[in-house]
Amino acid sequence: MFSKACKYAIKALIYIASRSGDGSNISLRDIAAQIDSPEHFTAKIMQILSKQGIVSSIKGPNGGFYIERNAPAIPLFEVVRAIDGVHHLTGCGLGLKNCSEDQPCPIHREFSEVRNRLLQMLHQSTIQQLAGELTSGQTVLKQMAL
Amino acid sequence: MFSKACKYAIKALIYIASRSGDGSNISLRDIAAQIDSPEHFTAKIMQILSKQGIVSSIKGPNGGFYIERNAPAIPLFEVVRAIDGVHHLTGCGLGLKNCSEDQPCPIHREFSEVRNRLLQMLHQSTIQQLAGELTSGQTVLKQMAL
DNA sequence: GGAATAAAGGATATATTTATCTTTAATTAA
DNA sequence: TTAATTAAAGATAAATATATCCTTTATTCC
Repeated sequence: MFSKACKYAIKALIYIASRSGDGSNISLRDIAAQIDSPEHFTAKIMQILSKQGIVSSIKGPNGGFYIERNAPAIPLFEVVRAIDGVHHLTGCGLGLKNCSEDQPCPIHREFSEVRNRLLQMLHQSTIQQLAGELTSGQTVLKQMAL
Repeated sequence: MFSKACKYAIKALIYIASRSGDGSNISLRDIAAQIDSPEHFTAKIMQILSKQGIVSSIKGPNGGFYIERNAPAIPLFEVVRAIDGVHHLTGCGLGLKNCSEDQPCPIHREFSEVRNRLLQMLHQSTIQQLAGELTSGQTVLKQMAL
C-alpha cells in the first residue's frame, strides 16, 4: 500500500511528534533506532520531509528534528503525498490513462469506493493524534524480531 | 495498490474471459495488444497464472489461452494472490513484524478497516462478472494515449 | 579558533521490478 | 516429415526502490 520509504516517514514523524514540544530535538540515530529503520536511508527521507516543510531540523550538537508543539496537525495524506506522490491515490487502479465515469476500467466503481475510504482515512488521521496514542502506550512503533 | 504485473494479469484475464467459451484460444499477441502491455512481460505473467491453474493454455497454431465457460468464477483475490502474494493484503500497514490487536502499530485500526474493505471487494468481484461488463461495453481495457 | 556533533548533499551499491531477447518444446497443417 | 505457429523457459537488460558510504555545511562547546 505504502512504499517502505513512506512507512519509515510515517513512523519517524509519529515518533518525533511524540517527543517534540519540550524543545528537544530528535537525532536521526535516535529515530532510526526507535523505528527500526536503516539510518542513512531514513536520512534521505527526512531530508524530503524537511524540504517540504513537514518537519523542522537543526544542525550541530543537540540538533535534530522536531515538530512545533502548536503546529497545525499533519494529516497522513500530507506525508504520503510528499514521499509516494498522489498518483497511486488518485490514478486508475488498473493503470488506464484516462479512466473515468465516462470510460471506466473494469474495476473503476469497486476500486473507487475502497480508495475513497483510504483517502478519507488519510485525511482524518493526523501525526499528532497518532503520536498521542503512542505516548499513552496504546500503540507501538516496533517489535521484537523473530 | 497493485503491481504493474498484477494489473496486467487482471486485465489479461478479463479480456480472455470476455472472449472465451466459444472454444477459441486467445494468443499472447492479441492479449498484449488489447490490454496495451509489453508482450514478453505479459508472457511471464501468463506463465504464472497458467502454472497456478488460473488460466489454461494450448501451444501451436490456433493455440493460446482460455478459460472454460463453466469454470468456477475467479475472484480478483485469487489473481492478486498469485501475482503479488498476500503479504501486502494481510501484513501490517507500517511493516511491523507482529502487529496485532495486542501490540498494534499506530495505524492498525484505521488501516484494518480500509483493508477489510479492499479484501471484501477482491473476494466479491470476479473475472467473469467483470468480463461481462466489458463485453456489454460498460467498461474498457485501454484508452487512447495522450 | 579548534574539536565535536549532527543534518544536508552527493556518489555509489544492492535488490527488486519491469522489460526485452533468444531458445526450446508442443502442436498444427500441408 | 517439414514448415509454421504459439506458449514455455532461460538469459539478459533497464528502470526503480532501497540501502550504504563519504564529504560538506552549520552549530555548539571548549
